[in-house]
Amino acid sequence: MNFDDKVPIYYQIENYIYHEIITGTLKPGEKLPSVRQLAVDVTANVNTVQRALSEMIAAEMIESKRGRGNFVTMDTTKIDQLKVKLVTTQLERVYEQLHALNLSDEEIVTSLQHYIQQRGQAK
Amino acid sequence: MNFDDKVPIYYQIENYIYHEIITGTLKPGEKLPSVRQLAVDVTANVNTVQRALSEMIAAEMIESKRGRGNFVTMDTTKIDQLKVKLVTTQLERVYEQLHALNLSDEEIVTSLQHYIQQRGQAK
Amino acid sequence: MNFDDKVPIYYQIENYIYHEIITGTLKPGEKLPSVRQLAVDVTANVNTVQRALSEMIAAEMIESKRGRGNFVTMDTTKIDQLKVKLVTTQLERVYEQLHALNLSDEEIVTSLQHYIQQRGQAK
Amino acid sequence: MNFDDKVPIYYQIENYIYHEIITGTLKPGEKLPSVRQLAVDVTANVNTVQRALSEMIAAEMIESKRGRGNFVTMDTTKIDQLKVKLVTTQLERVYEQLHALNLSDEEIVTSLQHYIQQRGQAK
DNA sequence: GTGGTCTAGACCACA
DNA sequence: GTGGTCTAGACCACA
Repeated sequence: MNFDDKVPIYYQIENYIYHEIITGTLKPGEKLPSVRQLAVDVTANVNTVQRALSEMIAAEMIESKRGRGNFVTMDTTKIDQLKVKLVTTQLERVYEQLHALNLSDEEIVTSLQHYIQQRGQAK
Repeated sequence: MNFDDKVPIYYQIENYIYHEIITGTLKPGEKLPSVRQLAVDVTANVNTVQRALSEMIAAEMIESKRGRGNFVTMDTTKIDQLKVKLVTTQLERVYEQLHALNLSDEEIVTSLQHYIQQRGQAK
Repeated sequence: MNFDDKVPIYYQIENYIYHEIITGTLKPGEKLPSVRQLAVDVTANVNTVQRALSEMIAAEMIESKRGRGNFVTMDTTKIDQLKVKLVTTQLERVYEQLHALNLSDEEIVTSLQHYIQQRGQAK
Repeated sequence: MNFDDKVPIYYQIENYIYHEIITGTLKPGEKLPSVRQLAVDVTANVNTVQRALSEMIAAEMIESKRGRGNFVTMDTTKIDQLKVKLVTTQLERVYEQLHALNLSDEEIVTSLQHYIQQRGQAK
C-alpha cells in the first residue's frame, strides 16, 4: 500500500479494507487476515492497524471475536449502504471542487468523459 | 471556511486561494489580502496562512514583494496550467476511486450524471 | 451467555456460577457439570472455564475431587456469606456511582423505585 | 484515580471525565486540562488518555480544537441525556444482578434502604 | 504549549 | 496463534 502522507495512515487502511469488502475480495462473514499480518501487508504498525479496525468495529462493518480474529459483517445491507456512501462521497467531492472552479454541470460531465477517453488511449 | 480535519489546514487554505485565483476572484497581478486579514477570513492562525503562502510562492503562483505584500502571478499561462492540473487531479481521483469500487467507465459517468440530476432536484 | 467484553470472560463465568449456587440451581455438595460441558453451556473455551473454576476453588466455594469432578461446597454458611457479599457489593457500587453523580440518598432510592415501576409496565 | 484492573483504563478515564461533566465540575464549553496534564492527573499514559478522549469526541460530548485544546460540549441537552443514560445503566445493572440472586422487587428496594441507613451510621 | 499520529515493544485474555 | 490494552518516546500541525 502506498501512503498519501496527507491523510492519517489509519484512515487509509480503513478505506483500503472497505474497498476490499465492497469489491468482494473480502466476503461477508469472511475472516480478515490477523492484525499482525495486516500490519505486514500494509507496512504499518500493529497499533495503527488496530486503530483502523476499531473504527470499523464501531461502525459494525467488522466483528471482533476474542482470540479468534476479526470478521466481515454478515449483514450485506450494511455493505451495500457503505458502497453507496463511498460512491456518493466521491461524487460530491469532485462535483463541488469542479463547480468551485467555475465549471458548469455540463462541463463537469464532459471533462470526465474526456478524461476517461484520454485515459483509454493512454493504454 | 470549514476545515476537513483529515488533511492539514495549510493544505486546505492553499486550495482555497488557488480556487480564488482560477475563478478570477483574485486577478493576475492583484494584491492578496494581508496575511493577518487572510487569517481572519479563513479563521486560522497567521502561521498556518503563512505556510500556505510559502508553498504557493515556491510554486511561483504568488510573488512576495518585501514590505508591500503578496501578489498573484501575472503569468496567465501559469494560471491556466494550474486550473488544468487541479481539474485533472480531481477527475483522476474520482475515476480511480470509483474504478476501485468496481464501477465500469460507463457506470462512473452515469453515476455522476445521476448525482448532478438529483442535486438539481434537491434545490 | 452474553459476554460484556469490557470485563474478563472468566470473571463473568465466575459470577454466573456463583449465581447458580446462591439461587440453589446448584445445591450444596452437588456435582458441577464437567468443564467441557460448562464450556459448551456458556460458549467459552475450556481454558477460560478452568480459570474461573480455579478462582472459586481457591475461594473454597468449590471443591475439586481428582478424577471425580468439581463439587459445590457443603458449607452453607459460606454460601450465605457469599450471597451477602455479592448483594452488598452491588449495592455499594450503585450507591457510590449515583452518589458521585450528585444524587442524594433519597433520589437514589426513588430513582430505583421509578426504574422498577417503569420496568414492570414495560412487560 | 484508582484503577479497577478489571475494565480497561481508557474506559475508566472516560467515566471519570463524564462524571466531572455531569456534576458540573467541568462546565459546558469549558476547556479540559491538556492531554498531558490529564495523563499526570490520572497517572496514565498520554495515549491512553487520548483514546478515552477520542471516544468522547466521537460521541460529541467533547470538541477538539486543533492546537487549542479539548472543550466540553455546549449542548446541555447532550449532557442531560448522558446523565440519564449513566443513571439508568447503573440501576439496570443492580436490578438485574439482585434479581438474578432471587431478590424480589421489594427486597431489592429495602436492601438498598438498609444499605444506605447502615452507611449513614458508619460515619 | 496543545492535540494528533505513529512506532516499537510488552503483557494479558482467550481459543 | 489472535486480538486488546498500555507505555515510552518521537515527530508533526496548529495557536
